[in-house]
Amino acid sequence: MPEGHIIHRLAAENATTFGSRPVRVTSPQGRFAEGAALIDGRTLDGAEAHGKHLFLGFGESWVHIHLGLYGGFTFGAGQAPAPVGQIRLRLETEEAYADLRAPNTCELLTPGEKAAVHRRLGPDPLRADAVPNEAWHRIAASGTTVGALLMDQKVLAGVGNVYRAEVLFRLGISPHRAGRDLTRTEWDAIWADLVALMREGVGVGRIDTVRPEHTPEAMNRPPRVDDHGGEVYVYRRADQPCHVCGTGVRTETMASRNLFWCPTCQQR
DNA sequence: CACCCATGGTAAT
DNA sequence: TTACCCTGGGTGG
Repeated sequence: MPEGHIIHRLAAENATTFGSRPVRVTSPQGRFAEGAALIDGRTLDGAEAHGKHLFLGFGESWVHIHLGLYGGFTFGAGQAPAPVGQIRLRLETEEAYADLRAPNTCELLTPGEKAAVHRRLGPDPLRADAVPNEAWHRIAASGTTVGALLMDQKVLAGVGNVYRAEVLFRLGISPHRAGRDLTRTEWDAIWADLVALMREGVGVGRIDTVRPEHTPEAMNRPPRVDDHGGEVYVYRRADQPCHVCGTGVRTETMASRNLFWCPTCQQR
């Protein structure tokens, strides 16, 4: 259940585990059998992420993976055990293996088809080649709410429901503001904060957004109880008191997902 | 143990 | 707008 930071971690882990050596590629479940057979035994020579999309390069062939809501990778050391359950894709060497389960997408693409995927994605705060102005131009021209725009992968790639809620809270911006009403300064702050938050997310493997002065220790309050992420301000905290002002956190559906915000702290 | 819901996205209606 | 993909943790009976 990933946002972009997890996909970038997976790209790095696949490169480290399987890069520059021949890889046995199979589809124990069978739904990727045809694609797996075409690259089985070839060398993994590239792994990259763009937003929530993962690409594994075997020569001119790219495995394009999107985990969706349920998908996940499991890595293991040593010889791979007999497949259990539905494994769409298995990568293995003598030393390690990885199993992909329940992805939204697992397909083989040509370089041209891969380029088409990149073209329909907006700039990714985690990619060095990101051009944030491309997102700004869309946002500044849009009457859609900023809460919906941040979730639109054509506008910005890699941000999901947690980062959307948390970055808007951190900047005190109401999710109901229209994109065209954002100032350039506000947008620059959103982008900069996403870059910082998501880079940290890649490093620690979870989403922590609470500033040091608002940590449970600093605020003398209990930490969040569920493990859906790290320590956050508003995500999945409906009706609970805002960590900063105490107002009840509000929730509503926006862009088909549950949005969370503090009506007191986010009035701009 | 049944049921609900979820850090996502597409295709059908 | 709804169905679906098809996993897994949390919750309630």
